Amino acid sequence: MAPSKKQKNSDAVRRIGKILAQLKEDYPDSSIALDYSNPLQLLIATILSAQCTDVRVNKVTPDLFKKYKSARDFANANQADLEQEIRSTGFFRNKAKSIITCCRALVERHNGQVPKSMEELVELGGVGRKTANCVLGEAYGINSGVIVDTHVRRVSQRLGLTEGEDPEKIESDLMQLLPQDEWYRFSSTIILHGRNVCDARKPDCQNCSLFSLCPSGEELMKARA
DNA sequence: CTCCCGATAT
DNA sequence: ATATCAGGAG
Repeated sequence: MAPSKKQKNSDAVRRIGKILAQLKEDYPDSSIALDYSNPLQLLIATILSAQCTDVRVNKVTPDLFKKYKSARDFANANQADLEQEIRSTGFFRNKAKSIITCCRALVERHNGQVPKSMEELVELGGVGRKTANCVLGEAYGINSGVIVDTHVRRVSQRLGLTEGEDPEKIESDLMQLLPQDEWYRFSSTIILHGRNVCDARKPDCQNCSLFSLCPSGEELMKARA
């Protein structure tokens, strides 16, 4: 008989502590790989990182931050110029629009400063929960939620921590499993694990420290062989 | 649900 | 050739 939803949840509750402890041991320095030197730069870099590697983002941001130093600078940017400057990160039209829109809101409503709450951040436009959680956690040390990006989604599903498909559901499942003061730490470490070990195409289950805690381990290993 | 989109690894 | 990369808007 297949395990019920309640059984799966209690199983996740039983394993989450060990999973978090192991992730913290594996990735003691889980700070973000995006290069930035203030909250505004982190916000811009995070917007650029959508469906793009952080390595790629870090190749365009040095010149970008040299040219645009404040929210006002980005708010007044020529959109076509900005598009070309961020072109290599993909989705460049959407991203240029998002950057200009949200920086105009920063200037108009927040005196050019990056606000410190989820509500204010997502109301800027071009900024969703994922980006907001990232900025709040990394720049301000605020645990506003769990970051759900492509890595968190995939690894959490494989680990049996959520049955959800949409990011909101996955986030609320993870928020309930974890103590609030670990939300950001869990997010950043599991993202590193997703990049380094629990790869989308060929997860390295043989060398995974979470193998004994992962209900998908055996299956994934078979699929790979 | 679809669309946006270039760079990279396999 | 194809899947994937610290998503968000319409």
